[in-house]
This record gives sequence, C-alpha cells and structure tokens, in this order.
Amino acid sequence: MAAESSSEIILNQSSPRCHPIRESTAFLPHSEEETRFLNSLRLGERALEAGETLIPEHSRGGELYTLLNGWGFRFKTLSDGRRQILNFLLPGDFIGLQQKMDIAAAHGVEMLTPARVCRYARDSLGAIFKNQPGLAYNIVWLAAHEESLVDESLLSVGRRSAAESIAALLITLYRRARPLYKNEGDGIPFPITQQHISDALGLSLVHTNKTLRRLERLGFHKIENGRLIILNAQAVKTLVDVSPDLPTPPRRII
Amino acid sequence: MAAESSSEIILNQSSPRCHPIRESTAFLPHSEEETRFLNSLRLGERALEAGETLIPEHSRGGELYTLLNGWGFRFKTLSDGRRQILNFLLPGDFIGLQQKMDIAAAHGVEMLTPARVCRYARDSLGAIFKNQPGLAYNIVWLAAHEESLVDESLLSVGRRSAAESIAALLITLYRRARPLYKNEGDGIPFPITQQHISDALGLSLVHTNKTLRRLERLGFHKIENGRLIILNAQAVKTLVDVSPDLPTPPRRII
DNA sequence: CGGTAACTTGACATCTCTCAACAGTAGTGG
DNA sequence: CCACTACTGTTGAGAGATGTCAAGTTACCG
Repeated sequence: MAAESSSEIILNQSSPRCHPIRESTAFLPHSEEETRFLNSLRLGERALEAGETLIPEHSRGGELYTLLNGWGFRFKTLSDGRRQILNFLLPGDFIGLQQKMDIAAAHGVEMLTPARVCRYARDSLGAIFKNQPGLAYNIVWLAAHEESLVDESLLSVGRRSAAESIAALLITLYRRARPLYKNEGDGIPFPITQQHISDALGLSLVHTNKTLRRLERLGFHKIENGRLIILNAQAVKTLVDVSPDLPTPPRRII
Repeated sequence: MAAESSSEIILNQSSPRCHPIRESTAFLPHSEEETRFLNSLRLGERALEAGETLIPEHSRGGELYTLLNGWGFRFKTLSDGRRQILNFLLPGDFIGLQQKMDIAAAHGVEMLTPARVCRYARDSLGAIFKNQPGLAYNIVWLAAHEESLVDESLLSVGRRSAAESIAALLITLYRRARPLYKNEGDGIPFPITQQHISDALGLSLVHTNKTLRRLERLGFHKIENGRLIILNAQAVKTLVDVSPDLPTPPRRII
C-alpha cells in the first residue's frame, strides 16, 4: 500500500466527489446516468488509518461504503477473543450491506492500511433499487461475489491442509489484486501479517509461520518489502486446485 | 421431512402455479402486485428426490429456483473428492444466484430430502430488477443473509472446537427451521446424516460421531426418528455463544 | 538507542484423523 | 420369509497434523 494521507477527514462539500479508483479499466464501466446518479448519493470521502475500525462488530443499520483505496477485512470474534477473518477487502469492494439490512450476526470491518472510503447516504439502497436497476444489479453481483469468496475460504479452512490453504489464499489474493496494480511492476502490495493469515485460515500463528516458510523455501512465492510475488504459479495451482480465473471484470458501485 | 411425491415431473401449464410454502406467516408478505408479477415469471414446479442434484458443481448460467419444500445443501469439492458443505437450504431459500451471474467457482446444490422447487424464467432477474424494486431488494436481502450463514460457519470451522461447532450448527438449524414447523410438535425434522455434519464442519466422520454422542450424553440435544430436539438450549448457547435471534422474519421470492 | 510489533524456531501437548471392525436398519429380490 | 446389499451409526487404538509454550531475532519508529 502506498502511503496515503490518513488524517481523519470527512469531506462534505456542496458537491461531494469521491476520487475514483485509479485503475478503472479493471472494472465494468457505468453509464453516464448511473454515474450522475451515484454522484448525487455521495456524502464524500472518509480517510482511515491502518488498524482503524470502519464498522464495529455488532453494529446495525450503519452507512454504506465503497472502498476506494487501501485494504481491509471483515471479521467476527468469539467472546473469549478468538477471531476469524471472513474475507479481505480490496479497492472497489462494497461495504456494509449486512449491517444496513439489520441482519443479525453481522461482522466487523477493519482496515489493514491507510484507506479511503466513499460514503453513501443512509437511504441510498432504496434509491438505487427504485431508480437504477442496473446499479442494483451490480450490488447483488457484488454480494454474490463476496459470498463466493467466503465459500472458497470455507472450503480451505474445512477441507484443505495448512499448506494448501495458505497457497490458495495467496493465489486468490494475487488474482484479485493483480489487475489493480498492473502498473507497479511485479507482484502485489501485501499489507497482511502472518497473524492475519492465521485468523483467516483458522490456524495458529506458529503453524502459519512454519508453513509459510516452507512454501517460500520450496520456491512457491516470495514476500518482501510488503509485496507478494508468486514465483511458481503452476506448482501452486497444482497444489491447491483453485477454480479458474474470473471471465469478466468485476462490477462496482463508485 | 414428510414423504413427498418425488416423480420427476415438470409442471408447465398455461398458468403455472407454485404451491406456496405452508407456513407463510414465517415470511414477510408480498404486495398484491408483487405476487402477480412473480406469478408471471414462474415456469412451474420441479420435484426432486432425496440425493438428487439440482445444480451440478461447475455449471454456469442455469435457472433460478425457490425451494418450496424439503431440505438441501450447497457444496464444493476438491479434485480428490474432499467435500465441503457451504450451508444448508431450507424452504423459502433462493437458489442459483451465483450460477446465474456466471461467477467463477460456483457451488453445486443437492437435495437432502424429496423436495419441490419453483422454477423461474431465464431472464427473471432482469425483469425483477427493472420492474419490482421491492422484490429486487428481497433478493439482495436473501443473498446477504445466506452470506451471513456462511460467515457463521466459517467462524465455527476456523475457530471453534468440534463440540462447539456441532452445537452451533444444531442451534442455527433449529432456529432457522423451527418457525417453519411450528404446528408439528416439538423439535424440527432433521434429514441430515453425520456425514453431512462432517462435511459442513470440516471434521472426520468418526470424530463427528464421537462428539455428537458426547453432546447427546451431556443432555444438550436428542436426535431420533429423523427429528432434532434441543433439550438444553441455555447450556448450548453458553457453550457456543451464537449471535442473538433474528429480529425480523426472513424475506422471500415466492 | 530503547521499545514495540512482527517474525522464527524448537520442544512438547493434544485434538482430530485414519484404520479397522462391527451393529442396526431399510430396501430388494429370490 | 429370508438372504443379501447398502447405508448409517458406533466404538477402540494408534498416527499425524496442528496447537501451545517458550525463547529469541529482526525490523521499524520515536
């Protein structure tokens, strides 16, 4: 993650603009009208620091956000502190749907890096559904896609060995992030600690470390200077048999 | 599950009707117009046998269904046969969204009991989004709610012990199913084998059996004659700290 | 230069898995 | 009516993967 201004500023100008995601070719475009409509719903940006909580774990009916910049994750914790990361959030992801719908057992959201989110008005969902069926469709697409990520994670945690799980996670993150950072040379930014990997895969920190080192010694990947590089994608794919690449660019609300 | 006619019949009359879910008070009602609109999209029912596959694992762009009757589950498998059940499907659940949206890595769907589903026309999603924002909203609600089930399952598999996971699963199923079977006396129908529990929680069959027996000996629950009864809900809740009950009745597309 | 967070590594404990055998039940066909 | 098969459930014994504890090391930051 490039360093980003992280002062806690909430822009709320007369015409609140959210500076768009850089690599917009990575996403399906909106129509003129959709863009205009979304502009009218924006409350402006909010900047967050690394480690900051965007949504507390048991909140209800909060705001809706699109992640413009930076990484985060969704999580749940048990009363004794055990934590499970549900999935990682990358630029373009839509945040807060479950809370908005007052679904019980909603998760928390925390940032991994300094980040900017675009805030949407409280009744945006209703407005989008009434007036912009195309955008509403995007929202379901995003929800269904996020669920598919959790599905994949559940498959890992439930049925893959530690090494397979970790390899699958690295590959999945690489695939999701790579299109966003095409212009930055090899690999992707990797602001995730071993503790995060542990919490995402239901492993202990120690075992995660040992397995990660083993994969690195075997030449599968390299993590250095906060970047992840996949060195032997073919071998990793053989090891983990992940599903094939996405055929179409992801949708978005921004 | 009561025995159900399970001949492979596809009704496709001039005015295809789907016999509604019995206990409709368990769901949020539709408006007159919404009901009329849904009627126009229905292709009729399809009856399935226990064990039958409704959606094969790597299919794309299939039909959409609402489960009227009977239970099923979503699943993924690895190439060597290891299987993970993602969540269980109960009457009222909406099926096939990920496939419809051509999201890679979609799951399969299989029935646990004889079941009836209501089939919807191929372009129903678009029609609903264009014309019935309220129903479109229901679809996102259903998608977000299903994701919250997977979230909870991931928390179990990742961070709970075998006993905690199993107890949490039993409670969650009980809570979901109980409103549907209020008129049947105690407990809920329980068409789930120990192998299914294993595959849902990432456990071995043997360990599942031993843990289940232990919980039963401890007086937490009872499974007999294909029904599940929770005997000591308070104790189980203490053991697993699941989230509080849903505040509102679930939505539906039917 | 001290202090904190992240990362490493070894030794040992334990939960869960695998293997193996058997019991109960339902369906099937002779 | 009885074998026969298939599926589900049950239990014990030993093996293996992963967790826990403990002790550093490295990197970063004020």
